[in-house]
Amino acid sequence: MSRVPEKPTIEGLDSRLAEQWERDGVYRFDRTANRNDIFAIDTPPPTVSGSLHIGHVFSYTHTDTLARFWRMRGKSVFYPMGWDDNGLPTERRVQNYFGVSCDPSMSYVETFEPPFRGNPTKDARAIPISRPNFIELCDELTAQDEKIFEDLFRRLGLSVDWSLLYTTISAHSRRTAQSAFLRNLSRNEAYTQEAPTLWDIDYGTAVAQAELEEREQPGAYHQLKFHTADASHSAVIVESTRPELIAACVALVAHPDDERFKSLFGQTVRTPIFDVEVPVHAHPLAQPDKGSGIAMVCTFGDLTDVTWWRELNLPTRATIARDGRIILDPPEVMTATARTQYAQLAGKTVKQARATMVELLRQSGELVGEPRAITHPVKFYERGDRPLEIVTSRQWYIRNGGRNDDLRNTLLARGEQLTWYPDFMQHRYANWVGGLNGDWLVSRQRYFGVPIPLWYRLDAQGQFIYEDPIMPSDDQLPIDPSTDVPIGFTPAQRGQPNGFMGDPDIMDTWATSSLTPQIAGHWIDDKDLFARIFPMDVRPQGHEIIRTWLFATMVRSNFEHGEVPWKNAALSGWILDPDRKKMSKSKGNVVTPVDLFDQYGSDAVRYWAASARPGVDTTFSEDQMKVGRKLATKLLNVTKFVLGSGEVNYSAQPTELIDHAMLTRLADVIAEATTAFEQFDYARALERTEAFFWWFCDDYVELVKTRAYGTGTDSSSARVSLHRALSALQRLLAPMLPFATEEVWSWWKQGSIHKATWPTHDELLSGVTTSDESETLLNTTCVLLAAVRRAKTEAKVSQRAEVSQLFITAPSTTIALLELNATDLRNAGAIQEMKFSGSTSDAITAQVTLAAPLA
RNA sequence: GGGCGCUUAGCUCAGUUGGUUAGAGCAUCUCUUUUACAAGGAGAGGGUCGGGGGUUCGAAUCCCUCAGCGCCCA
Repeated sequence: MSRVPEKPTIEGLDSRLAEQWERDGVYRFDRTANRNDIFAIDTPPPTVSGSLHIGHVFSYTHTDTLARFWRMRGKSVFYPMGWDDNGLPTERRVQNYFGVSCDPSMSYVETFEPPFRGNPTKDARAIPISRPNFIELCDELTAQDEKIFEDLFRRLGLSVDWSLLYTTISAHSRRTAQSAFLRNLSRNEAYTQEAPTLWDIDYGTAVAQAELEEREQPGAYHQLKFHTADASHSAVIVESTRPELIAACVALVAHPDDERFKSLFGQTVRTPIFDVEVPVHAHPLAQPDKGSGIAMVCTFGDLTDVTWWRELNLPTRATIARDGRIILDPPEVMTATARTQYAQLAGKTVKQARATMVELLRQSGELVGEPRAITHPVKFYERGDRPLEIVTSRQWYIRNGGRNDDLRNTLLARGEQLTWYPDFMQHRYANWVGGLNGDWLVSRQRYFGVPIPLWYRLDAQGQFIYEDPIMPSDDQLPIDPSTDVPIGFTPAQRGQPNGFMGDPDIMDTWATSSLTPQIAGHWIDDKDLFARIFPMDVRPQGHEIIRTWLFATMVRSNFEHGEVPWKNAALSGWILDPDRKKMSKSKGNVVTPVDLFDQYGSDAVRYWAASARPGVDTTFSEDQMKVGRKLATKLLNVTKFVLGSGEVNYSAQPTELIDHAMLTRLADVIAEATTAFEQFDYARALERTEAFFWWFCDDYVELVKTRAYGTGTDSSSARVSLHRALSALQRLLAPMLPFATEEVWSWWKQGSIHKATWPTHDELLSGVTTSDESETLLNTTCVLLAAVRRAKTEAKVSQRAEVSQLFITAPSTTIALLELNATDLRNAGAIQEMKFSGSTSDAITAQVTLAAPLA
């Protein structure tokens, strides 16, 4: 065969074939296909401002194997890629890369040049720039980052249709996200409220419950002396880790059953230092075994304070500002003396204020003993470096069942309508939804994102009127209310009494990425396309974002479409380093994917990824990549052998029992691999195919090698069988090894293997009789071949050494089969003479007599 | 504190409704190079399936319990 290279190699396949696929449009989605003939994937849009890591390669390979399987099964595969480029990670990267920071009060500079493009000097101070200038830099940098990501994924061989590419900051995404939000608002699924909000001081933004994480932090219990109103009680000792919040104290609470404090319920006490009168309440959330058993309620120290404040109808005495410093104005209840004390705290950071407070308490004798060091869980924004504070602010929320049981139950039921792979992942969802205690906060006080698409009227005093926001019409979208002007107003009225102001906030990134089916499927501007792909077939994603991405998408789909957004959810596991720790950038143990592609080839890296069971955390293993490289190389070599064995008459049928048995085994493998893929278990499909493939190469090919070079009917049978098997094996491996399989396919077939039909039982078994006899013959032959090989190895001679006699004892029926079909065994083992002995036992034994070596 | 997962050879992992002697790859050791492939091939050694208890004719597999590791949540 002239198309078979002299020395096959996998070197250089990656980039050549990636270009060829793009040129030929192999993975182009056929949008004329009917819904039943479409397989639609809701691809996770990676955060492009993050660095590339092996985790990307891992989970995207899993999805790609599924896409390739369904494409070969005749589906038109809707497989888009998206870049999640809006939001905080991009902002942070832009700040660090250009040495700038966003200041919305500044005005746009048309010819602005950032002080740096990469690697600002250490001592450089960030230059404040306007929001439009900042967004321009975001756009510039994301364009660069996206190019790098695209190159990586093309190199990996993802079969995405790149013409479907979307980004979450594009005009189309902004329009989709704003429209969906406005529809939520008009159906009362979104609302605004002034409420206590988790606040990250450093980022200057509110954060949602789903973005919290708790970290163990050192702290200290301070025993604070509260004074009882009448002298009959002694002082009440409250243990607190946050004495700097005494000024914000609005009550004390203890458990209703706690005998120690029952007499105090309904009474008041006076706070240390400030001498403010606060009530003592009973509430079941107070923990008798925590501290002294009675807690100080502050506005706001933590989320429990918020619950108490709400349920006990307590007043608000905020003392921490959004910049994390103590508010300058003391609470109104304070006397002049208290204000003098407060002035010593005003303007200080939380940490400074705590130190000052402890000093004041010591002086006044209201600190009992010394602070007692403890460690305790403290809430952080997952991207933040300092503990979250709770401040009162106006924010937008989308309902998610956290404050409504009917909606919660609806969303729990939606979770049951999804098929989860692996199934136990559903517990994560149910657990999260069941534990929600607030709605989804979607507004963020940031810049690079989808703006909340609303304006507010201003009253005669220039104050916001929040009750009746001005909504843009659908055809105005997308808008930026900080620059666009609502219909009926003039630009000059912005910020003026009786004029208008735009909502200054943007939406949370998840509020956009929760709409990936709608964005990718063009819900807003292509109803025909959307109807063909929605609900989508599968959402692949990591299990750590079930509570954010999966759940948020469910919420939006439930509201907008009244159904689940996909039929299946496939959750992938983590990559662990060889010490079984989660790989992450901060730990410095991340391996660059491109180096691995260079070293082992993309197929080999994919092989490692596809070997991992769905949902299972997997150790990073270069050894597995070596195995994958071996497999790809083997495929090239065995293809060269089969195609070089001689002319094939494709109308001929396999006639030999050994060939029938091999094809029957392979037909079973096809059935197993197909079922596995249908259940999203690419790893099982690979494992079955691979096991057969190595057996095929090591035993079957060796057995029929001599026969395949011959000219008789039996030789024709061997060649037809080899070709059939090879064709099926190449296609079975195509989803995992798209490069090597495409290469070997091109040596003897027309068109891309990735558009070829998935192998079937029937095509393999045409003219083949499946029988127990043929399987027994094949199995026995392999057992005997192994015995001969073992004998040669133990005698330390070459496998090509001659065997003068092979004496076989086996059941009589097996002997009868062997007597008629021993030619392959004789050739493969270099056996001069065979003797048979029938027995009544099932055991098969072989006595190998080696020929005397040539002198 | 609640939920979920994991524990099988030195290492990484399979083991599909319970069923011959528990498998694979890597690593180790031995043998093997004209004849598809030495980035190959043949073979060997290596495990009381985390501990204990139970169900069963039969348990890595089902049930209970304990321990360790990990993740999610409070």
